[in-house]
Amino acid sequence: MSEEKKLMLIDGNSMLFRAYYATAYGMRMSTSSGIPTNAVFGFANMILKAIDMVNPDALLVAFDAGKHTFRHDLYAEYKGGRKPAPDDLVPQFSLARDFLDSLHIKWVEMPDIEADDLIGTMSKHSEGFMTYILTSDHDMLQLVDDETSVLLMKKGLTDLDVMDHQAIVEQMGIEPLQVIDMKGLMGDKSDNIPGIPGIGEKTAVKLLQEYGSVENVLAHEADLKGALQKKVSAGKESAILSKTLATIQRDVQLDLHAEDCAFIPDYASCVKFLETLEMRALSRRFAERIPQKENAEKQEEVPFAYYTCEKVPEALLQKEMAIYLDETRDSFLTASARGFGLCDGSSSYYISIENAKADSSFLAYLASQEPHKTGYDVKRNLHILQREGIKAVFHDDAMIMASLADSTLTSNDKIMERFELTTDDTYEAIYGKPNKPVMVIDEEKQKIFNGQQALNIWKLKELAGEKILAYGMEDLYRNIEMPLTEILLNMEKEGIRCDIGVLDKIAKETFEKITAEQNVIYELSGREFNINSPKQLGEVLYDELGLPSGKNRSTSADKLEKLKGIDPIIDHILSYRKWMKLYSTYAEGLKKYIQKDGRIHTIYNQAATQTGRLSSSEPNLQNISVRDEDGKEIRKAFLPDDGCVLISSDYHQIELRMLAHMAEEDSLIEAFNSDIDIHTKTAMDVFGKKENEITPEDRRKAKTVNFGIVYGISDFGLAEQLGVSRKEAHDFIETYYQAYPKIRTYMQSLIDFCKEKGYVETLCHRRREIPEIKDKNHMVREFGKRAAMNAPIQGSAADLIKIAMIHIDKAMKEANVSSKMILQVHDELIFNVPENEVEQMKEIIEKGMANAMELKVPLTAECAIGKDWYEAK
DNA sequence: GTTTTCACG
DNA sequence: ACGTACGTGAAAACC
Repeated sequence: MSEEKKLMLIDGNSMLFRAYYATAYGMRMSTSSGIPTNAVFGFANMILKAIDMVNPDALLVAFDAGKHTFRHDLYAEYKGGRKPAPDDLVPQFSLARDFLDSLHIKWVEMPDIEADDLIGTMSKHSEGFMTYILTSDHDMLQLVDDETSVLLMKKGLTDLDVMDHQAIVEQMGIEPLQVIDMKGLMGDKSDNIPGIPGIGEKTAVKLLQEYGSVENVLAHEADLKGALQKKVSAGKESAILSKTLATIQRDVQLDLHAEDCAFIPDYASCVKFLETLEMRALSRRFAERIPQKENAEKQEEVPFAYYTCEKVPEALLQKEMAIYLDETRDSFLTASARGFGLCDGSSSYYISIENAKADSSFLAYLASQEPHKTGYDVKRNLHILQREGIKAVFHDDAMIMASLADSTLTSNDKIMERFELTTDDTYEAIYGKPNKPVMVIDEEKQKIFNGQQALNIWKLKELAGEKILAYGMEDLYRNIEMPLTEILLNMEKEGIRCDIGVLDKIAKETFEKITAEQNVIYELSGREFNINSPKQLGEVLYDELGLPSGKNRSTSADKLEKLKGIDPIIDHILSYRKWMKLYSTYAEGLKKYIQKDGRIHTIYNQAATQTGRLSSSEPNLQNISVRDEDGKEIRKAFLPDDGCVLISSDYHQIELRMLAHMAEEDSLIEAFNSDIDIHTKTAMDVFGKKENEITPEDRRKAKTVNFGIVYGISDFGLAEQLGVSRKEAHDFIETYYQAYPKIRTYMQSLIDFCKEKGYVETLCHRRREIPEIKDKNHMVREFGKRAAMNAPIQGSAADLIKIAMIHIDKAMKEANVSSKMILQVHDELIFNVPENEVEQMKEIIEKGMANAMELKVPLTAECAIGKDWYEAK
């Protein structure tokens, strides 16, 4: 049996009026806040009934735009003319549309065009579909043909007649198209169509059976008898006009086809919607239809199907899909695609990259905005697909959704575990290890694995998406993180020019320093050993040279600093370490990442941190030396393009400003507004001195205190950092809190909030779960408190610069500059700027950064310009 | 694979 | 009694 696809068209206004009058008299339905819902209730019932009857593949509801006027209702109590919709129906017009949206049913309205004309047009352009029109308007019967029937609502809510060609001929004695001639002759009171006065249904049918059409009746006026002839003669013009009025327009400019209206109901979201309207009973009826996936037994009843295909089925290309890119998992620079796993929620398909490239309709699907596609690590996918010459547009990134839903999910494994997603086989079981690929790929396993990955993405989108909505993070996700993905992609593609000659030179010089220090250390210690080994170094320092140590025998720089005066070897070890770091991580390390284009393309990971910051890797360009003068030389290797300069702009004390704003600490806000040096100000308040009495040492201490505050201060930590006693550190903190009392109460409120709710959030509602705050281990709990104090500050600053990046990107596009944003270092943005765009870009950057958020403190950002990154800092 | 160290904000 | 500042990534050593 050939399954013909079915399209259902619903006359929205007609159904709403019907629903309103069918329920208005019987019951008064409204929410507790007084929003009337009776029409929506009836409307939803009718649609449910019609869906069950027809089981459509595609569904569209048409509305009359704006004019909520009365037309074809049998319950109408008016006599001609149009009367406005009743007051308690009006608000339900938009509720009905919201209801359709929640169920994922497409609806349409056009200014000055009536619903019946939209339906007439759609039914004309629906080749390959059987069309069913749901309405209570008899006029619609004119649209009936061999592929089109009308489901005509009778009295009540769900009672309807199926009117096909045969039924019309039998019941009315005329052809469907003659319905308009009927109206021409007999008119329609409820529609204000006059017809010919005195001619009713009986006469009209008789005339049409004899003459066929209004025009032919008028042409044979002379053949008519007596009274009838007089009526017809008097009503000629009215008859012609009436026929015109009754004729449905079927050539509206409507760029919509049945294929665009695929009916894929989302009963779960509809249930949520109905519950907001307090329609409990109805919501239960919809809830029964939610596919049960939690229940494992039921899941087995409807087996999930996996297919391999050479061409993606057309039907699939009408739907939203989760897309898993099967790729080689190399470094993102070399990774290549093997194929795609595709999932529409009920089955999965695997298509090889070769077949995908030959499938033009699939390629078109990938490249189009709609239907929406969900990917996983979209930015990486886009890098790989671009190398394959494939364009793709993803609407959602399940990885980012998951990391927003739960900030502890900073790796693929954690995400899979948290949402209980699995695959039968591991990636390695199918493809082998990266350097040891399997010789023969088991195609059955490959199909299942990639299909399951696609299904996992589908599930992840559903599960994480619910959380994002529930947590109020939709704006953060849709308007910050998703736009940012594209900006980061372009920054990564652009990269930054890097001069290997400079790195070579530094490597050479640094190596000499290392050798020299090494020899001195061997000399001073009396033997040769691996200085890089903390274990061996510890033995030399603490056992052989007898230097005092803490109990863990740490050889870290801050511990060694304290031993500086005791033995000259310490200075040489610190120096050796510095040069070694410079040599291996930076000079030699960075060389490995310079591509054929002479540039370094770092990767920004958008889902790596607990606080919302980005991280940078392969290589990490967010930790290039700057504090140490010798280390800073590395920056001379980072260059602008020819004819360009680098512009670097960073926020000043962004986290302290954020803290002042969020804690609403007036004296701190005032300090920032008056542009005084904030560490000097803190020193004045904490040490009780005047500005001119503050020594550099005082300022340094105050600076450390300020950092401590932002990190979630503890007296022990501050003491450690300042090299003072715990008591002294405690006193500093106490004095600080007395000078800035709102900081104390704000920090306490964060801890209390976190203890109660288990999380804290940023200005943009980015959320960090902190389960540690309830841990029974004291140390872990204390960590939880510090994290609870730090995350909103660090995270809000991260939100801020992300917004700034989006604003600046937009402004650059509008200004059509050829400058590029190329790096982000938490509070700093770096641009490659042609010399003739410098002034223009300075303004765009400074404005974009300063105006990214409206805070109680000014956000100052200063541009520095240079012919390399050293100069621009 | 985990630990230690150190570069950055 | 506990024994730490917040957030990252890379390299080297170690097991």
